Amino acid sequence: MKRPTLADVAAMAGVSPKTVSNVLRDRPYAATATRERVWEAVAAVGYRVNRAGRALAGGGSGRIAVVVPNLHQPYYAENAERLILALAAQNLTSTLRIASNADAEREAILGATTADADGMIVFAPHINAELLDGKAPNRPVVQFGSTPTGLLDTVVMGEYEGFKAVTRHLLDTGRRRLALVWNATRNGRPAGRRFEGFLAAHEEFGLEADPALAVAGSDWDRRAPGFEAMTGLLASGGDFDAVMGINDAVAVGALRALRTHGVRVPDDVALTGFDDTDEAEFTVPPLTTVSPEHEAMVGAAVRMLTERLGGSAGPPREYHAAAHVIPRASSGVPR
Amino acid sequence: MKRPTLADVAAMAGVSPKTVSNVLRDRPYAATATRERVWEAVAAVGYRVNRAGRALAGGGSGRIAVVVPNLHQPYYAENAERLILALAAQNLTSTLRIASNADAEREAILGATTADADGMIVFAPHINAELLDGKAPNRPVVQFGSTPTGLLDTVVMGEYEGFKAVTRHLLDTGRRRLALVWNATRNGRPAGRRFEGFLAAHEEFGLEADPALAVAGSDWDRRAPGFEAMTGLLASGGDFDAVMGINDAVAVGALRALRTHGVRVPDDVALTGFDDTDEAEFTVPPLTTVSPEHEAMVGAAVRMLTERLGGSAGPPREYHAAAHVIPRASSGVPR
DNA sequence: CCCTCTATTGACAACGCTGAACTACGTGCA
DNA sequence: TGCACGTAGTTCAGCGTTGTCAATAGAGGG
Repeated sequence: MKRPTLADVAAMAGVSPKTVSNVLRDRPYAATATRERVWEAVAAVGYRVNRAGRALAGGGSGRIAVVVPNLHQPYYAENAERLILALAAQNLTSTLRIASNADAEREAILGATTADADGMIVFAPHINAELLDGKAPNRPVVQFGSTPTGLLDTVVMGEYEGFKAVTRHLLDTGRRRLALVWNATRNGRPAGRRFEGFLAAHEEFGLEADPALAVAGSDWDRRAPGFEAMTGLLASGGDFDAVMGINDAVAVGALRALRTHGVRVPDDVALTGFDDTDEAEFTVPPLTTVSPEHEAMVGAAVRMLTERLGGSAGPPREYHAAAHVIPRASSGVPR
Repeated sequence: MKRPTLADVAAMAGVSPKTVSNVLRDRPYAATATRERVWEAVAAVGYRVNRAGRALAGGGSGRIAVVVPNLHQPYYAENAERLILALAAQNLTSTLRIASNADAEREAILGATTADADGMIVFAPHINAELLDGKAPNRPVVQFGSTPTGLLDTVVMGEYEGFKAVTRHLLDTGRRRLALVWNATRNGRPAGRRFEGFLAAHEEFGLEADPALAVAGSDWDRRAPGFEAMTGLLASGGDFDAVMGINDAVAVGALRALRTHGVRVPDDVALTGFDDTDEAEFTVPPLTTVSPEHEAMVGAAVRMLTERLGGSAGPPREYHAAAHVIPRASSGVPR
């Protein structure tokens, strides 16, 4: 009735427990015939490794912590799912941890609470070198989608290229006065790589962006801030023929504000998002967005992590993902 | 530089490791003065328990497996988040596991893969007594939102009451021919507790439901099936003045189909969902839905689980949650 | 003042696994 | 023939914690 142990398998196969361990871990030094006998014994007794024992003995827990700000935001939920499945395919179990502010992110990455994981993949929007006191944790950590700190392996999203491309898409289709529903601002102006892409596209067209058309929501993690910011812009009577959400969630909030005020999409204004979340396909009208090539990003994150777990050393690496526009009706040409 | 152990704390406090363990676990038999000294030592050396060691020695891993069919569906993502946060508040870590079909559910509940968790909370739509071979797993498992099997503690959603209430809501506001966008059918008719609630509401009004207005999507886990099923119903030329989605996701898909065909919501037809997911508030128009009282359900699940972990024995219990309608514009009275 | 009882604490042996170090047995080659 | 070496496998000692049970001390009873 008790769960079988390595010793049970060893007895059955007529070898030492250590040999069984070696076979299971795919260590060298084990004759083919022995391997087969061991695997048969494993199957016969229905052995499953006891992670606690292995972890205690130093063999690693086989557990990866996935840290996200939340799960109610489709962007995080969908990527958490992709990561969990990709990790499971590598026989790695996922511990999900929610860190919704800078302190929690710091604690998750450096603190001991998450110490029973072999490594982590973190969505940490607030992360930077100072937050980490300039020191890297003593186990593999991959940051996903955030700005590289120079301390950790990083999967970088194609924010600049992606936002530039979708801006160009709007300019290409004749839109000229593009409003932004943004999150952070610096010196009263939108900030970040996406905004740089926005400016670059304008430059290519020999146009100048109107800073008065940029409004910042209190947050970019939910739909409500997008709704509120858009409502504010409408109330201020700005003149625009397109609205660009910094991400899909904000765009969905903005869409509702536009409709509430009787503004037609795409006839009166075009609307775009960013992230290619599931919901973008089912808004009315369907939302034009930017795909950050999720699968490539997830694949890179897992690859980087497993390489580090395998002992690969060296300075932090960066994987730069591409991004491409997914045109849908929300940015269609007016009838 | 090494992580401090129980022995370090013990040395610092001048007691045996076992005493430290007793204090940490809040066992009786420990003098107040000793307790204080131990806690001071814990703080002084920055001790954090090593879960692997504790698990090996039989003290439990402090880890709960949360099993969901997926995370791209807001219903699961939002509830997973609530559960993870509620568990974290009890000092329990969450392992997230994705089981998207009956076999995977079975394996997750009975199999040894998830064996390194002290207990589990499972969203297992396909679960039933046969699937479990009539036997309960040897550790606490709470099923969440699915039909009770009689084998496990269960948090039961107010499906009957909730669907009856929202049906009544439509009948109250003058709608008479209610279409259903459903999932499962049995003998060519919609099946399940929600459908029973639907029939009961009709009965109260002395009306008869028209089975021709029920269409089944291939799935209820995504928006696309709702879109397809609705498109089919529209093509068949059915006569209806309201559409009820079996859940929000399906309703969102149906909404897009309705708009695509130029049907106005709520002027031509009313639309309702079920689950009270975040997105329902931000569709255009906002979606009338049913709140299953998530917080109460999550609270009950965690309470049941921790009680079992605390050693509480006895037959499987059931917690029946309430449900109430959240009226929004999608079911408003036509202008 | 001795004995018993209770409160408090400690000693010890696991729990299941792996790293390090070591043995045994050919093989190839000088 | 002797030796170094590579292959195959073993022995042993923990990893950090807890359950079991023994040990100690002080309090209360007779």
